[in-house]
Amino acid sequence: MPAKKILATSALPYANGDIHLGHLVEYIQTDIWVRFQKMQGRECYYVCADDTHGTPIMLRAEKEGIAPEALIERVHAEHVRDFAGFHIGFDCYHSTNSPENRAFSREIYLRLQKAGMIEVRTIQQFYDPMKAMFLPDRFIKGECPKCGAKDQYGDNCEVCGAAYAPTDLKNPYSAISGAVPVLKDSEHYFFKLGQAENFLRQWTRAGHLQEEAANKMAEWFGQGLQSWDISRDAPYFGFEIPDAPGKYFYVWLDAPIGYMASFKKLADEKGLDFGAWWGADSGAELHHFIGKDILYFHALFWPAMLQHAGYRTPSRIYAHGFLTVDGAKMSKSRGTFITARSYLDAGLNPEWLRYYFAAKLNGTMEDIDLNLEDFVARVNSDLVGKFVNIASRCAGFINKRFQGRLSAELPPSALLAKFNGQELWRRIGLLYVDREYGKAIREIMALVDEVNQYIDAEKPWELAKLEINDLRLHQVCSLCLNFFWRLSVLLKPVLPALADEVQGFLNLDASRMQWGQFNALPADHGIRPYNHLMTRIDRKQIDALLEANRQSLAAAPSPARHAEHQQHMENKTIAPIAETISIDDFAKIDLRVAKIVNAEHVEGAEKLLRLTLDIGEGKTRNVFAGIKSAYAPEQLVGRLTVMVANLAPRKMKFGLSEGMVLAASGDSPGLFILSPDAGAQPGMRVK
RNA sequence: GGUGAUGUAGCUCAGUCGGUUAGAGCGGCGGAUUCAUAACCCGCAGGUCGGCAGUUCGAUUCUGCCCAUCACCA
Repeated sequence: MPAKKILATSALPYANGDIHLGHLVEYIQTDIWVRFQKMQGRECYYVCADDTHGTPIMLRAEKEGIAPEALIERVHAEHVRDFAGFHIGFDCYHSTNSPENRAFSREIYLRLQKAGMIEVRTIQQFYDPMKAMFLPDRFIKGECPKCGAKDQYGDNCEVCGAAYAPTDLKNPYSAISGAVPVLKDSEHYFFKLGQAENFLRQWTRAGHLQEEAANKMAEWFGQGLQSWDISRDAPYFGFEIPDAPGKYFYVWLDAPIGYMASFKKLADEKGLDFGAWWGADSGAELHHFIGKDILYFHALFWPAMLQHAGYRTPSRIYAHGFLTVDGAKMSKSRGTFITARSYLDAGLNPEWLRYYFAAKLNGTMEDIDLNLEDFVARVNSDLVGKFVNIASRCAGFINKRFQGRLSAELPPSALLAKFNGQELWRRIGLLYVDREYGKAIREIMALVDEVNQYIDAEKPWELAKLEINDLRLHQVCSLCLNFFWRLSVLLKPVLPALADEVQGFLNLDASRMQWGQFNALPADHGIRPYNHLMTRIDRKQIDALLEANRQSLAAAPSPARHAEHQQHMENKTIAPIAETISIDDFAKIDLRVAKIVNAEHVEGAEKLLRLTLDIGEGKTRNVFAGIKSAYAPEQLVGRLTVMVANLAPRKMKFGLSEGMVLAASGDSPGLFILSPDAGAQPGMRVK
């Protein structure tokens, strides 16, 4: 096996929250890949780190009344513990708030500057006068300039989908203090991404990306590459930009550099040659595992930065999809926003999850679903009922009848020939390399089935009845334990802890657990007594887990990681109460109970439903409502709700809208129309 | 709003470079068996391959539109 140098990374989790099952998809995916490489004797390292900078961390620490350094130190310890619990075998798990990262960030920036890739421009940005800080887009809220929806974020409207600049918002307010923000000038530093276009165009088509990702890139090229704003003004938790007092590197600038920093720490500890891995002429392979949400940063900014700073660029970037639970986004109210810690605390076996994820993972960016029923059934059936059961079926005979020793010879067997052939190992190995774990698991389970069929055909329990059959019994059981051993090796990237137990049970030395086991165990090999290798999942454990994770009605945070993306899930404050009005002001609004006599989809409209409302006028009204995301038309027909009856009719692309229906919404996803109590009649006034 | 992806048996997924009866595992039903954590083995049932239209001798597979789900828009 060639001693190829490989460095693998997973994206850096943001240091303001717990690791949850969505994160684990990526770490488990990477860990399986790395373990497979190591089993082949490759020189492969796996590094990662906490992503520790940015406004959300700063504000969170402030809220807790501690220094940001104290916050990230605590979270680091939690992350390390959680990852270890799931057997994620990092060679180094570092932090972006480290001396190594500071040094690389500085150096890369200076090299980019020297290469003419940095420009300084003055931009206008919203500033919170009460907090005395500039506000990131996600920290500004206000009314959508297009549809007027209240409490929308500064970048796009969740009601009508419009995208805009925060300065377009009507009645903007700071999500931090509630103050009205003011526009203020500030000098910002930009990375001139456009200058890297030629390089990026060829790089993204040179086999470094999945095809679907490369297509995505083409889309972005089509829109033109704009300069990337890499500075933030104080106060900001991060690294100050050289020769620019009060200016800090945007968290996304130093986050990927954290890969280098983490490897540097490892290299220093192990005496590895850093340059051999990261130098421009490095022959080592660099593989980044990421979520599809952060493809932009890894496939454009990152290689462009490395290229123009004189470092090597990534060999491959592997984007995976998101995790859903029971077909839906993870939800706190349903309890499916499951943290790594709660899973372990509930006494669930981490390898159950590793197996299930492996069985569902492939090399594409498609989302994968954790179906809890399926999870229980699949793990119990595949791992316990079929796989582990092989050992359980045979070990008793070996231990009771043959003093725990395997037979001197094995019977001829087509199945053994298969296990001894290179073809099997080559094919399944290729599936691991290609991250087609689902296919690998499928193949391995087919082998498991064959072994069970073999046992059934040989019927050791029949052989055991007559002493004359002892030799045959001994050989059949020995053969099956040989099968079990090979199967454990095939599954070892996915189930490392179980493989270790099998190694102990079968009394094997470490070399026997490497990839490609073509020779049988030696004659008279002694094994140890069999203990259960894995228990079954009880559905009750899953229910308890959901209960433990069930919180308030706060709905699903998105699984997005890093920096400002996170804010969406952190901010739980309600929008400020609007200015006081008189009863007369309110009386101007004529609210009526309305019966929805018909509801239908509007062709070409993404969010609208066409409602036909009856408020007892003798004719019906046509009203367009942006509630398609929350209601199917058939759910609405026949029910009562409340409408604004004296709103000026409005001409829309799809026709005239004669009023509006009222619906509640907040920061969390979800939209809820109103219903009167029983007894209300269409046309009744609401006041 | 723009772009991309996905939609195949009750569940989770394969697959079809257009072509006779569309597959697997789980679940269900029936049988067999008792070595094994009621596990394992054999068999059966189950699908208008999201909807509509088009191209074609023929479409689940190609094209268009629609519906649904998901993501991205720096």
